[in-house]
Amino acid sequence: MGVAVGDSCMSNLTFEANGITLEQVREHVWEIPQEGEMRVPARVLASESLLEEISEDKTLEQLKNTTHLPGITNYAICMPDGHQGYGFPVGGVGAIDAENGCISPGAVGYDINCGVRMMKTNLTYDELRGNEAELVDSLFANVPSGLGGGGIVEADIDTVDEILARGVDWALEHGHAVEEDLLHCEDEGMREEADPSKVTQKAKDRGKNQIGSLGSGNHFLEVQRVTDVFDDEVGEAYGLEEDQIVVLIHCGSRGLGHQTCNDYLRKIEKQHQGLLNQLPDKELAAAPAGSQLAEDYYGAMNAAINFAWVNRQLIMHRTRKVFERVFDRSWEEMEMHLLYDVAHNIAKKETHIVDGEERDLYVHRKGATRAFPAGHPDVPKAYRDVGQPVIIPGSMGAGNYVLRGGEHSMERTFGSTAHGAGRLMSRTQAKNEFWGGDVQQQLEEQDKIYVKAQSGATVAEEAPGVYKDVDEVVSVSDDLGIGDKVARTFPVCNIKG
DNA sequence: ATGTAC
Repeated sequence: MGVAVGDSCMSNLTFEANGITLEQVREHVWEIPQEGEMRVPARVLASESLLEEISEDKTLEQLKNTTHLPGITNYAICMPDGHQGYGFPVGGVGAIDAENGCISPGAVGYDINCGVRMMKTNLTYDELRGNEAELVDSLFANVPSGLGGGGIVEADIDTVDEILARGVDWALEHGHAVEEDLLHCEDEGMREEADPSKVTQKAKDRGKNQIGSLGSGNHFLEVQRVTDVFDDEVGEAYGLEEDQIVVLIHCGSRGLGHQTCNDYLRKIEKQHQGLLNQLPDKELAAAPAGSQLAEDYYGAMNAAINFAWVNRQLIMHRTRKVFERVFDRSWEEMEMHLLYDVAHNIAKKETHIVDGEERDLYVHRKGATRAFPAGHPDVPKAYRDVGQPVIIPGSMGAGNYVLRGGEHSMERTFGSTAHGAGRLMSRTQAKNEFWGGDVQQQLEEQDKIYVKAQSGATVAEEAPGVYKDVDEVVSVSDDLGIGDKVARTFPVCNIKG
């Protein structure tokens, strides 16, 4: 348990937990000063109560460890929703020199391009009321979910290769997308650096029958209603208004991404032991920039990114068909347009200004969202004047946020913000505290939220009570000017693995 | 997150 100590002067405030001391730099910014083998300081962006929660697992220790990675720039960052992960915290951002540094699979995460996309509709909550049960059943019946195989598309290895190389462009050619879907996705749904030949046969085999499937764990498809629009101008640019129905899809690259992460961790551990021995945790295994394995992993990771985008695209397009049947109207009539798709687990070569100089960095965002501000050339044209949409799922009982990239994101967080509410307890602990059936019943009776899942255990693991307060996470982002509040949504129907 | 374990 951490304890904040200090006098009334804010600049002297410190926070101590597990032998790690953080100094408050300003409100919501805490720093672990550089010492020993640390190459740079580390920063936690959090309110005091979120920092208390963050300090209860190994997050701070892991964050400190990441500052040992060669080429890490300015400081390692932990977002307000941070928690312990494999080697590198979930909610972590590490910007690492792409010429003299390294790339680390653990700093991307096992679920490569786990992310979310939001699709709009022109339906109102009043129009939907009474149809919740039919809608949730129909979504559950038509969108594959749960562990193991079974997707919207079954592919052979050649088709998997095409998906890995072309991303959503493949979906467009095969009738699972329309042109505008590409324009509203990060990188237009395709990473050109993808190299399918660097993805192992085993990973492709795992992926070929999972194309268009939610998976399990915290992945879900949720029908939501917009309850608040905080910024009218940006809300209008995004096409969001109160009482509107939207759909949020949260999933990743399934077994293919998981296998890819695993394959490269093992290869890197073997081939780059020298670097591994310099690091405080084997889970941070990294390939030196410029090495063959760094290039290979980058090509394979980008291919897995494309796979995840196709996955979300197929699920979204299938959702349009489900709405067509339930509401007896065409999806075009219901204006079911993609707002945006954001990646939560990714490393990308980006150019950032560091000490007045342009630098090429591998920006590792693991459980963190790109949040580019207005005017940035990588923000799609439709949103260039207001900033990139950032989509932050909370828990299935709390609601979700749409933010826009804030004007301080480039200088403070390498263009990043938080990605969700963040877990408060382990899955095992969650199952001891909650029973899936109770959670489901309570959500329906008290909040009119219709949940349908493959397994009651998953509902328990994802109970609203196992998550941090998403409102507080978002208020830290908003306060720091890295991601500004635009709208809030509340669940109506939720399907999950 | 994940053919819920190497």
